[in-house]
Amino acid sequence: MPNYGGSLDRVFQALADGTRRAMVQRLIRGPVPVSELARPLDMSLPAVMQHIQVLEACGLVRSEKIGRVRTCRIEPDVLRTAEDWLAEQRTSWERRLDRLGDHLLDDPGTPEQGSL
Amino acid sequence: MPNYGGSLDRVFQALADGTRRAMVQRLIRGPVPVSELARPLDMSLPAVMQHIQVLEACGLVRSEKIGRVRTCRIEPDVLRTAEDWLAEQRTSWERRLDRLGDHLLDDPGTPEQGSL
DNA sequence: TCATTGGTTAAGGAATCACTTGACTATAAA
DNA sequence: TTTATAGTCAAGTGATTCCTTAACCAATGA
Repeated sequence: MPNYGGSLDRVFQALADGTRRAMVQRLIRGPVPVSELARPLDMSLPAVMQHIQVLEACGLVRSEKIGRVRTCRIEPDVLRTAEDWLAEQRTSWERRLDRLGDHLLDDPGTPEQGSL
Repeated sequence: MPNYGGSLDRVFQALADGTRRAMVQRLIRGPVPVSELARPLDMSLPAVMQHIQVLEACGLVRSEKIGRVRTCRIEPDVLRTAEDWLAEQRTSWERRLDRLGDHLLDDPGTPEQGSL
C-alpha cells in the first residue's frame, strides 16, 4: 500500500478548482504555452500564473521557459496518485460488501459492525 | 461523458484535507457514530462536526440521528465520481500517447502538436 | 430527579485562497 | 531602435477554511 505522504492534500486541493481542472484537461491534450492556457479564461495573467504555480507545486504540471514563452506540460504520475487513493477506497468498500454478503449467507442474524 | 457539474469542486475540496480523508477511510470500513469518528482525532468535537458537514455537503457522507447518537455512513457513488474524472483524464492521456506513437511510426519528422 | 453522555449552535480568529492592479523585465518583431 | 508580446513580481482585498471556546439541548443511566 502506497504512502501518499502529505502530497494528497495538495493534489486534491489543486483539483478542487474548476479553472485548474480545465487547465489539466487542456494539458492532457498536449503541452501548451501560458498565454494559450490563459486565452479561454476570464481572468488576469497573474491569476493564471498563480494557478499554474499551484499545479506545479503539487507536481501535477511542469513548465519550461524558452525564449519568452513558458510551455507547460502535464505530469500524469501525480494524477495517478490521486486516482490510486480513490481506487483503494473503492476496492476496500467493495471487499467489505462482499464479506458482508458472505457473512449474511453464512450466519444470518448477526448485524453489520464497523470492525467488519 | 459525464457532466460532473460544479460538484467536483466540493468533492475534491473535501478530500483535500487529511482529517476528512481519514474519516472517509474509517467510514469505508462501516458506519460509525460521530463520537467514534472523533476519538482518534486531536481536535474539538465542533471541529469534527464541521468536517462531517463538509463531507455531507458534497454527498460523500450521509448521517442519521437515532436517540442521541448520530451515525455516519459513506456514499460510495460520489467517491466514484471523483475517480471517474481522474480516470477520464488518464485515458485521454494514454490515447494521446498512442496516437503520438502511431503518428511517429507513420510519418517521422512531424513534431507533436497540442491539437493532437 | 439529577448528572452524564452525545451532539449542536454561535461567535470569533488566524491563515490561506483567488483574484486584482500597477510596475517591471526580457525577448522578438517592425 | 522602437514597439509589441509574454511573462513576472509585489502588494493588497474580500471570501473561505480550519480551528477554537462557551453556552446550550436532549437522551440516557444511576
